[in-house]
Amino acid sequence: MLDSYIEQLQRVETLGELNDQVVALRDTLDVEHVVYHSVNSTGEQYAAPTYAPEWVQHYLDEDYARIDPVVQACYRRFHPIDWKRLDWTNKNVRNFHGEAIDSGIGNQGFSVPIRGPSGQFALFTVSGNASDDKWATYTQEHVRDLLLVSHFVNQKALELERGTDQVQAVSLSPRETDALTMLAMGYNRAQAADSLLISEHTLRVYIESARFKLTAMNTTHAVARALSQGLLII
Amino acid sequence: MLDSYIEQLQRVETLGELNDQVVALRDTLDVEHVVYHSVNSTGEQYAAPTYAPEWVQHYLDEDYARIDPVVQACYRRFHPIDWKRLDWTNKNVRNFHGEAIDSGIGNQGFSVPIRGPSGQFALFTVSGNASDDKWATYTQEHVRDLLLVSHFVNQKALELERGTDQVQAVSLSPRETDALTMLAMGYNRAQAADSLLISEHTLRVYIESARFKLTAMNTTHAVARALSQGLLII
DNA sequence: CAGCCCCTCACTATTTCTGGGGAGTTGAAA
DNA sequence: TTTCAACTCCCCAGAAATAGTGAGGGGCTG
Repeated sequence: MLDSYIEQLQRVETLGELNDQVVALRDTLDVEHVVYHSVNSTGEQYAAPTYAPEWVQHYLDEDYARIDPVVQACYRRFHPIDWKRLDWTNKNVRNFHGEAIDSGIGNQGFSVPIRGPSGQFALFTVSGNASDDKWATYTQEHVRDLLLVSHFVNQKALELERGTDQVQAVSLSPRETDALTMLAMGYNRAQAADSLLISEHTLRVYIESARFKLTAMNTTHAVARALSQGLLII
Repeated sequence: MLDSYIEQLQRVETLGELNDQVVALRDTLDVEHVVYHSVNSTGEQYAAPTYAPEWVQHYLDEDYARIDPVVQACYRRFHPIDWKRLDWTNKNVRNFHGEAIDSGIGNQGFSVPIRGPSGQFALFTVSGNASDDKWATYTQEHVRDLLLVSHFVNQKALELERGTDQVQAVSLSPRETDALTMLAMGYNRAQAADSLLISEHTLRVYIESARFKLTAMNTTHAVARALSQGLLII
């Protein structure tokens, strides 16, 4: 069943079709909502066709990704997580949670973090209404299916978005990488130059050219971009 | 078969056991070599128990990850890749390839990129000797198995390495997060303060306190730490 | 209700970074 | 063989960040 779904997914050619496929997943996976949510650096992309449009808009307007415990937790985790295991005690979060429930997203949820090249980050979520026991059983039985589906949905989304699942990453030269790495480790220019056994002037040239390549406005920005594109190993 | 393997994997409690399980995979997956290769932030971690130890050492000594087309391609891709589809024409690469073949890694290979929190990056590879046709059939039939196995092996590795698959982070206040986020987006202090509708003085206080919490030596360092702890979503 | 953290604002001297220049060598690719 | 990218070094003036210390109000929590 899931196999044939994935076959079908592979043949999708537009974002609209992908949306339809995500809707179709609702039946395949036997849940109430299926959401693909790419928290991208360039721009947010949502495929939450089964949520109320008002809720999605409200979520975006309020920039709820910043407080949503699901997003926060998935950002720090490798493995999928059940919403029950998150901390909803904070006041803002409780408020958010209340609104979410009111919008009919369901009392149970399960989210899969997905990461791609250049710091791409997305969530694949299923949610619905069920007892804790039933939900626990369901998730336990379907983790692998959800992992696979999330992978292929994300791959398709990437493919449709940029024509391929491969990114043309900015390539920094070894020395540029070294320079930014030192700065990311907290060294100032003098210390960094010392560590790399070059003059501070030279170091500056690397920082400048890295900044240029990364179209960064300043050093901090350059380091941030390099980090979030996975260019630095610190 | 794979299901029971994954069950077994979940019970692994030491890196040695994990190594054994990776070896066991060779039979489960019916290939010659199985490699888990984490290009980690803190340090490289290898589980290549079926490769010749000399080759592994040589690879590390020569820092071959820098030119290995498999690593490079996986770094830019989301989906697994067959080694055949890579570009081996570069002079250094051809040399590297020759050495690899001589070390008995096999003429065919298939690698799965895996990404985790904080820029963690790993490869899960199977390789062996087969005709192009057979290998193509094999990989096509086993992509999903390989995806799942790579996920669970990596999860286990993360768990064993740091006790959990979750990055535990210091908690920044909302305003501190805002401040660092603005800086990470390339704004200077004046612009950031403007955006947040506070005085530059106030902004500085946030940056300072965030710097203290993150035990960072300067702003760039603070932003870097916050980013790599998944505190900022930009 | 006291303690703690968060939010907001202020001053000053010193250090560091930025953004313009320019120039020579090496090694690899076209 | 030329071309190009990477690596190395240098100057300077103006802009920005840092370290130090300060204060007052708001809100949650034990």
